Amino acid sequence: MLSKRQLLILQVIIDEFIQTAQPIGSRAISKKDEVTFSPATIRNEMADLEEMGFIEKTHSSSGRVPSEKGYRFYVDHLLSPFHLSKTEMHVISNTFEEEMLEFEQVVQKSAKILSELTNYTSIILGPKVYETTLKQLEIIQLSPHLAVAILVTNTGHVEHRSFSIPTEIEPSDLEKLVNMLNERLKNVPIIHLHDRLKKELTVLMHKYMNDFDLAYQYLKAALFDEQPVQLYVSGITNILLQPEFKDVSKIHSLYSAMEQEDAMADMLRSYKNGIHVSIGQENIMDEMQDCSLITANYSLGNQQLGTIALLGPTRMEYARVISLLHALSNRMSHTFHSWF
Amino acid sequence: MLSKRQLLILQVIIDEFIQTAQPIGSRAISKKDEVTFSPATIRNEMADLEEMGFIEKTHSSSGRVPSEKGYRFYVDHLLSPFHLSKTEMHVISNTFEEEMLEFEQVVQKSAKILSELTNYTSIILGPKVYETTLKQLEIIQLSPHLAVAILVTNTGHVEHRSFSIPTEIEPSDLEKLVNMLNERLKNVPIIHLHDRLKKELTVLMHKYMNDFDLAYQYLKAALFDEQPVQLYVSGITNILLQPEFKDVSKIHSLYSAMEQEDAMADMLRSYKNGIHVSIGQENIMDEMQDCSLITANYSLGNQQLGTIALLGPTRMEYARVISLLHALSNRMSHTFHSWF
DNA sequence: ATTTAGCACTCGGACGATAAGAGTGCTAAC
DNA sequence: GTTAGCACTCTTATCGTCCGAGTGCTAAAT
Repeated sequence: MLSKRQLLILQVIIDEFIQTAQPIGSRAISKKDEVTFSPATIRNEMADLEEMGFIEKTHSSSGRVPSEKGYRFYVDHLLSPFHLSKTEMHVISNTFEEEMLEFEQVVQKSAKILSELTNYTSIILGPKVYETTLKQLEIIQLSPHLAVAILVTNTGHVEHRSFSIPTEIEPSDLEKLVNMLNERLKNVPIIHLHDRLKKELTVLMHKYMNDFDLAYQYLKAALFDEQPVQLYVSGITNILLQPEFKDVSKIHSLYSAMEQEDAMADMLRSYKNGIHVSIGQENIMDEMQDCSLITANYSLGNQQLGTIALLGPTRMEYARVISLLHALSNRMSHTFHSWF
Repeated sequence: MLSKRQLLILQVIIDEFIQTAQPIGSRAISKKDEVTFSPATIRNEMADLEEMGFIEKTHSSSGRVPSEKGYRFYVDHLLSPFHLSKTEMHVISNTFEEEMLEFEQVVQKSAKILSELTNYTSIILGPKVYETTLKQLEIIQLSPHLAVAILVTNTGHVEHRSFSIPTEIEPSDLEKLVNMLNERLKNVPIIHLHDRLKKELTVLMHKYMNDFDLAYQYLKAALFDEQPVQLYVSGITNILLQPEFKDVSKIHSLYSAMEQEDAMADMLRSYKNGIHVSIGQENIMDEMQDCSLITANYSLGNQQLGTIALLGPTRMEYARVISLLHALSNRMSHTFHSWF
């Protein structure tokens, strides 16, 4: 167990290191107002803290630097509640007071705010559409053999996909098909759409259309194949400003990782229910071992829609970032809620 | 005027420097098979080439490095026609043999091919929709006060935008409006859509709708306000592999510039008709003064749709990149042509 | 029994000297 | 006109030295 004095010293070391990125020595600690004891005492305590693994030396006679275990302890036990500044609250409020009517717009702006306020990199996983319901289906023929299928959800989300019309299918059939599907599939949750589509088609199509299987295959492809993940990244260049990334090879490996959108999306999806902090090696992705990732979720009612995250060095302003993510995810959820 | 020998030496210097990124000395040049004269002779010629500004020293006793003027001359006069390797042609062919039905898909894959084959960063300006014509307009009501407007062009391009329905407008009016607009605006070029919309509305709306101005304002906003530019960037991390970018501050300024999507798009738009090479200071954007940008256009018939570009260090494989851009822009144009 | 002052010790970073190597320009010979 | 030879220049790497920041330990002070 850590003594009160050790807690204080650990806190000072981490707070200070987060600001300066420089190893902290006993003398510097003793100069802090809240610290009343001498450098020698502090050195003794630091030796203990090091033995327990909370802090490290960069070389045998250097000041101390927080270890990952130290950050973990700091995040779990030492975070003082952080109050956002007036400016920060204003930036958020002003942005959300503009009229926004689309998910994408809200998400994009949120990413921007986050990266601008923190100088870290923000990553937001766009809302998944699978909990929404079908509002309307359209198939618009562009040329004899080309058509575009459009799917609109109750949330105003629009997906579209071009597909080639098999020669066996008549344009008039196509129209009939769409009308029937709209009648029968309206308000069906998108997540059930695939099954329902198959079912409805089985029951109905034989009499109207020559080639059921083909129509099904094409519609299925048009509507359900590999919807691209939506990842909104803002402020990637902020990483370059951090002194821990003065090494180009580190930048390269991190940026390469971020180019893998699918892996990133999977990772973000895995963080559910509230705020998560992954420090250094705790991160799932190897390339992020020098970083911390803080995530929060935004939702519509009880349904979690997506994840917002901030990526920075392990030496991160945890308190402020957590408050910001909290405020912003609430604000996003609130906005979405107000639409329905 | 440059002598034959000077041309040869200049060519060897640039070719070699493009490979190695190291200053080239007289001895290295003399070892090349095509060079038959001694280092001393070469040194004399190099002194002349330097005086004329085609090459430079990095310090008083270093080998020579091409100047921007040197690269310019090289690109204008010394480029030997470059034949793409079998592998390169295969990569392109294989990609384009997959069924692709949407502009976006073609453009995205092209960007990927380019960056992968060259190890530079590819930037593609998505096709502008303004030369296409309206295929269909849809307005789908989501809730009493919210609707989404969808615009489909003859090329299968889909734009959509949510908007709030002014309380003065009845849902039935909305439907009438869409029907009428579809009747009257079908096949109108998108570029004229705005004017035509205004005209048609002026003539027709008064009798059907209470509030013409309001409807017009909303529709206009829904359909024409700030369509986001579409910029497809691939292989940004490739830049990090270039030895000229071992300095983080250079990376930062370049990446920051690339985050300005609007400025980038404007720049790319300004290159029309064939292949353009901007070397170092010739670049419009200050942040690209250490880079070269090579652009080509892709088209549909006679209509140029967009620009594909490669960004790399001034020490770029110009011949190969130009051939690749040529091949790829043709291939893209061809694919688009085959759709219509 | 803590806490602190004092002190020897360690290590990194900055500085300077030195040596090696690559490359040049110039001169004189071919 | 071309080339060999050579003195000179500049970069880079390596090594020794010095300084300062910071530590750990011991002994004195509280």
